[in-house]
Amino acid sequence: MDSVLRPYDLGHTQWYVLQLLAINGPLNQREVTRLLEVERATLSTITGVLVRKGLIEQLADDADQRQKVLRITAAGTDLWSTIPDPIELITTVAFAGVDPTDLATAQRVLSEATERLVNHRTEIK
Amino acid sequence: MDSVLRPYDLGHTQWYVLQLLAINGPLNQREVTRLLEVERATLSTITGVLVRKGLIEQLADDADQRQKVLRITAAGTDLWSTIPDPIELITTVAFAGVDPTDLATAQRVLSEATERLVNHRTEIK
DNA sequence: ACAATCTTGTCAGGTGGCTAACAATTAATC
DNA sequence: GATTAATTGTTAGCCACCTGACAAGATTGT
Repeated sequence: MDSVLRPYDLGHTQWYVLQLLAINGPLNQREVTRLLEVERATLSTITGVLVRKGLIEQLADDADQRQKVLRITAAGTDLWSTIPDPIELITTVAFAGVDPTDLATAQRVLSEATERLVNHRTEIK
Repeated sequence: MDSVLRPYDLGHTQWYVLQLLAINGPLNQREVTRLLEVERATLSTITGVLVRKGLIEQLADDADQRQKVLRITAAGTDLWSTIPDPIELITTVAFAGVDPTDLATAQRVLSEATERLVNHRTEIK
């Protein structure tokens, strides 16, 4: 994934943020952390990088002075339109010719496993 | 995994290195990078941390002066014996009660997928 | 034997993840 | 209405991963 993105000088999480803003429109950082499941601090550094590169803007929210709204810039949409979808690419390579039933089984096993792990974590907290 | 290891002040890769040295005995760094599939540079910083903590030693190899042999110290084996196996813990939580056939299918699908991805990477190189 | 090449480990610099602590602002409570 | 709580984003400090460049030592070619 990173190797696909490297020519564009983007890390994979930077790509995810760009995707969100390109498709869903402006969002405040709190929303983005919820959707991408990363910590506020992590997103803070990533937005810093994207702002520095001029791909997104960070605007104050009038309703709540604590919050900042992220919006993709013209340069950002430009870049976005030229980048191939790395997820698409990976899944086609990885799962080409796999029996659909087996693939479904694998997905079920894994999603159940993650669910159990999440439950376990919240329990012991 | 990291949450299990945090009380012992160990990162997960530090744990893997310790495991290797505790079970397989002394190894040079090249071997460790091969077995753990990490870059030389990555291992270099990790061995630095473990040496600083006094858990492993870094000795010059007489046969080849470039190489350095890693060996677990007494303090290292001590710590090792007190740490619970985080992998064991995770797999039992994650896959408890899963149908063995389904689990086998999932494993097969995933190992084939990684194989395809590895092949793809070496092809385009 | 000597030069060119390969290998091993380290360092510098970058990405991305976390926790903990902080300032600013908003929401709750009394 | 004033004090206390909670929320939002930033910063600092850590771990782990990578690439690229380097020095030192080992191999290979001629």
